[in-house]
Amino acid sequence: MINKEIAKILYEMSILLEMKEVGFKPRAYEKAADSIESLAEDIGNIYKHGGLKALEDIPGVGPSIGEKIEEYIKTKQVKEYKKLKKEIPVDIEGLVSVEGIGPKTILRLYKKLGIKTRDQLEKAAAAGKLVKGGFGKKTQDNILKGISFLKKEHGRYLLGEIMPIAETILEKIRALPEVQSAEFGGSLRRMKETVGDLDFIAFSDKPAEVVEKFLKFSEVKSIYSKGRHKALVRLSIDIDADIWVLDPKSTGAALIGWTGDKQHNIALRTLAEKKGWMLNDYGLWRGKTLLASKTEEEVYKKLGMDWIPPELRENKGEIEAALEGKLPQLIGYDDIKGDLQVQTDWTDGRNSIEEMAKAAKELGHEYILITDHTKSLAMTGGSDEKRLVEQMAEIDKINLKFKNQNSKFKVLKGAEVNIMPDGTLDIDDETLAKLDIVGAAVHSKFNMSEKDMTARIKRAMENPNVDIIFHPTGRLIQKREAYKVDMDDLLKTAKRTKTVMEIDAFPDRLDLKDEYIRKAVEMGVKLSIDTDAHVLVHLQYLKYGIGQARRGWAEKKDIINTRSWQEMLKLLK
DNA sequence: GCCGTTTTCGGCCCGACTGTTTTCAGTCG
Repeated sequence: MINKEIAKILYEMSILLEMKEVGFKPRAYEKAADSIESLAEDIGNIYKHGGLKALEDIPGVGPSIGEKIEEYIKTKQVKEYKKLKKEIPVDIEGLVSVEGIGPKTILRLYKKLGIKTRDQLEKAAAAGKLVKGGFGKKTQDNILKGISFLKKEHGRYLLGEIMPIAETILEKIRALPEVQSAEFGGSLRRMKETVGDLDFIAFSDKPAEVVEKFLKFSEVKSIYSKGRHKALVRLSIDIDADIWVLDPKSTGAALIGWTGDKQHNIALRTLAEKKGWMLNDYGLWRGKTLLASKTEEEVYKKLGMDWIPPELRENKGEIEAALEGKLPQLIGYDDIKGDLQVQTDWTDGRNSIEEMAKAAKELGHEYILITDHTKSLAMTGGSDEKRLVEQMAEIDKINLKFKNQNSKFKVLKGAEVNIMPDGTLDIDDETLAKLDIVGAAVHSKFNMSEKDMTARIKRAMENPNVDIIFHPTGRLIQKREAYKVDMDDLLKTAKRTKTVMEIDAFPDRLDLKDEYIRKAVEMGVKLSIDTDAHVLVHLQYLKYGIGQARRGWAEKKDIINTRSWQEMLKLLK
């Protein structure tokens, strides 16, 4: 994947151009960088298959940036970037990551003090050289503070890791007597797989008091800035959080402004402007006349479109769809009826089958599928054929217990069968045929070529016993890259063989990821959403998988486990 | 440099907060 490398170059070019006060180009480069960074497909592949023309189909990429991408693919460099960099040879990424430092400050630091790197900046600031160089004392202190925070910085956090803390804080805000309502904003509300900071938005007639009380929360470690309506703080778990408090009358407009990503908001505001109106965080306006502001629905409707679910607000076609009334009916957070990937103490899970089943029932599920590992995954004590048969008998007993208690809860028999490097499975077909549902997954030899890995998984899909491919790309967010596969080819094969692709809801997997989910949905491939639970509490991860499914435009009908188990089984091979 | 529900040329989102060049530019989201 060279997407990141290219995005970085384009992003740095946008900053270099901004330093030179070039008009409008910086935004164009930034937009292209953003767009490329969020592509699921390798941009090298896009170029290989469709050439320059395909590159120009990427939003924000036109002839000029297209050529630069082509140049990078062919020569591993971009001449114009090199030229700009020669003029201002500074470590942009390192400097711009310091809170409060932008293009203009970088330029001043370089011209006045010759500072090129974050290290040099830290040394200069610590020695008081910034003040001597014409900067203010406070600026110098803030830079030092910013750098010391960066050293402890974790970067982005996993959605599932941060959500419980965010929910606690949101509840505390909602409980304040001055607060009428409060919501998440930003990537948190969009359920993005990782979040960089936490955004809270509250509505109150007494904003300054709410801000003051928020600043006193035990979770707040230090304060970067505070005003009458806004504050930016560092939490004790070393993540930044924003709060914004305003008049309840602006609820809809403010939530829209604080939920959509930058590109979604720009698109909406541009659309308003085309109608001769103006959209800001307080409302939709014609001159000084307020047209809409109270609810999100009202504002979107006035703009001529349907309400857009938060998860879609990233300007990836949702605005066009909303204008045409063609948004998908997204799967809801309560639509899943059973969990299809659950490990137990028969292998590497912590709890028994019965404990897992009871916990799932408590959560309102109608069924679970038990999917312990199989024998070639030795470190988990994976089951062989004999042990699988024993486990099936155990499940029969548990189901009988439920029946005797007048419960309709059902434990289904399954396994997470290992796909060997050649694409065969480590359990014989005769045993697999006895299971209700078979999940298959890759757990070894991740570094095969794209061609071999694709062939390996396709061969597993061709097996008439294999119903679901678990965590289809094997990635661990921020830990391990996905193994290389031709996703188009896999999805085509899944469609033809009626194999289901899993959306694994475990916080560091979320695999398939959102872009691939959208592709699968477009191709009519069926999906399942499972937690991959190894302990009782993991069963609650389902919502993160549903969030990704929604980000991938999936509807209830696309997800097999939104059905009763009887209906679901009919859909399978 | 990109883009099109007024446009293939002429536009390009909007506002809060901070520090300080002290009347506003820079940064952030």
